[in-house]
Amino acid sequence: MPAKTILDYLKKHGGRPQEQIKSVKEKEEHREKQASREKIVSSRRKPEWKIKIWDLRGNILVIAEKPKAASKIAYALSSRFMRNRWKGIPYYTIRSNGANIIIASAAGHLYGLYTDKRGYPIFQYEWKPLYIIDQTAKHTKKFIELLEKLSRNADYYVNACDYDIEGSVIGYLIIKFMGDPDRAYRVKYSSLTPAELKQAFRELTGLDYEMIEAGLCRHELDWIWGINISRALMDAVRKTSGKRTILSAGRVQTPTLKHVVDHEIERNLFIPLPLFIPDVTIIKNGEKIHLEYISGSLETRRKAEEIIKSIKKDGYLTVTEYTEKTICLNPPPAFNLGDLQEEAARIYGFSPYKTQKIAEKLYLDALISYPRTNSQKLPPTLNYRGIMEKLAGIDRYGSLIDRLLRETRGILQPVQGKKDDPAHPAIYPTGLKPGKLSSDEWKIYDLIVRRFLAAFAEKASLIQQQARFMTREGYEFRVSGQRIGKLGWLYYYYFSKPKEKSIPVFIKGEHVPIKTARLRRTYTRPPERLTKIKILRWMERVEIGTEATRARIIELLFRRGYLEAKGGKVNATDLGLGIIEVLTKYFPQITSVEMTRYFEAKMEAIRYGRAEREEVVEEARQTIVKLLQEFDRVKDKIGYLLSIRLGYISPHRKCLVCSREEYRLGLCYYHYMALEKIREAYNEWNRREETTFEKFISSIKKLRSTGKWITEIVGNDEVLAKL
DNA sequence: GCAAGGTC
Repeated sequence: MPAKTILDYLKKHGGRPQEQIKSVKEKEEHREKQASREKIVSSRRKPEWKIKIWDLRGNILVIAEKPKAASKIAYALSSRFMRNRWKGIPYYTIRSNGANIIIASAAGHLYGLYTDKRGYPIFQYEWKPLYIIDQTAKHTKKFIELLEKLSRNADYYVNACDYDIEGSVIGYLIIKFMGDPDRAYRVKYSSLTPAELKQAFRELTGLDYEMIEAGLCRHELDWIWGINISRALMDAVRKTSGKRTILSAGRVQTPTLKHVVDHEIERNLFIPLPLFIPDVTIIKNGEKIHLEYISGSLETRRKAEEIIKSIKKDGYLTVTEYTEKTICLNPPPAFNLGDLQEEAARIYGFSPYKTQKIAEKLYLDALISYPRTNSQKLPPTLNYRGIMEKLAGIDRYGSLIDRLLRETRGILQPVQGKKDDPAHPAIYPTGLKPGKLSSDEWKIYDLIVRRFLAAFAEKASLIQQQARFMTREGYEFRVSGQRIGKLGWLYYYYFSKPKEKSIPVFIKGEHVPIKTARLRRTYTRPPERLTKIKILRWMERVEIGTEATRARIIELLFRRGYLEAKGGKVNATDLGLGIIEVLTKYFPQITSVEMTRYFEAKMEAIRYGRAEREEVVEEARQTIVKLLQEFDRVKDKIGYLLSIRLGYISPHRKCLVCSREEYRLGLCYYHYMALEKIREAYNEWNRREETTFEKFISSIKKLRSTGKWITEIVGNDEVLAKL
């Protein structure tokens, strides 16, 4: 029989062709197979139905999401597995009476959405191997080839990818293109520990079509929104300027860009307002001590002057309270990726992307557990003592671990954080001795080890002192200090050690002489400048993107020229501002984090049978078509604006202050807004401290915290005359 | 070439 016919037959019926089944035993097995196939079909309606992998006969192909997972599954299922390699890619085989279990893996997504059509609107796409679509995904070719080879002889397939929506899609597409979904099962596990895996493989179900459909839908929605809007933007620029430039928009990147742009606008339009602080120093034990006014600062000069006068009249302050209290500092939980990225940025100034890259390398070297996790919890099944003993073999940690084992008396119970992750635990060191690491790699590894150790250590304590003072007229002041009581976990993770500063002991009722009492003028502060890690933390907070993609998407915004960095601080560029102007007007949906919420709601509806993928995609298609029609009507205008921001053309009428196009009064949109802001701010400034307009202008001109666009306006006499 | 999502 020619191979193709056999393949067709297998696809249709499963198992091997009838004539090849000879022995009675084999015939029985064949019947069993047929029976379990019936069960799969019925399992689509009855998801509670379960089968053990050990009840299957013939060749069973188990597909993991990544090589590491495949290895763990092999270990968990049998102590007598065989490790094989094909073109360098490992796979495992287990023989057990009548069954041949083959465990192989994908490497994340092996397929992606693709179209060969140009232009927009575009809604024709299909799944294609990633190595064909994407030059940087060449490594996926070998994985596909091996899975293809193994699929040919498979009687059954088990999708053993991570138990989440993407895992369901990854496994499904492999089985769909290489095997047969009707002879496929799903295994569901939430950690890769042997005990859990063993149990999970005794509870196979049919394919989880609801999850698969939800996942496919997410891919399609992201594709049609992202590709269509990106193409529309690029086309507008090309039509106006003749230049081909890569522009893009997407469900995650665009709200992230908007967040930075909003922040940029707020900072650039910031006008500092005066604040008045009664600045008081006292003398105690010959030491000069600076006191803080209880409510920080005052808005008006008059009130502040009144307080100063009252203090000076008294000449002393009365101590109303002196307290010393011990604050308990709990150890921090082991890292999830975001926490690691934050600490690496705080301590070493690493970008989130750099930290992630290093963590991924450490993971591939088997030095740490899976880093793309949101979990702050360590699994109770982990052999903590074993890991510690191995870590003790690394020079720099030997004495640290001796101390920890002594302090804990060998009782190793880590603190657990609140955040969890369905597929992976918090990041921990495996204990394997590092080979040659670069100094940056050591820094990340060291953070992970120390944070892991700290999770087992004792609480630390902080002794906080506070003294409160009052004038005769009832104005209150205070001063505080702190020192470390017990070092506890801070010994292991010393990066969190608080600054120590002591104050003398005061006695209630005591009169303390005033050394100086002056009025100090300060100004309100602009919002802090953004950094990459702050952007990433914001993405986490509003729940867009994933552990694997957030840092990457931030870097993408830089590559597109939407953002730029100076000394670690992030700014939106003119192009970034322009993209957000255009998208807010013509595709407002994609600029909001609500789009992710909407996708999630639709995906949930699909998972619970309340919606179908096709109708959800169709609805999005209609929305996008309509928006694109609107866009096309003003395409020239948009192309004009973006081409100016890209520096491809100069505007017909330029802003008096910058190179952007005029909006009103000879100013661009942003400088016009600055003009309006200056008008408003003068009224408030005058309320706080009576002043002339000229004085106000010369003050904000000198202040460094004054926003860029404001400074540009007040620095331009011609424009200033308009006020 | 364009998204977001996996992982090498």
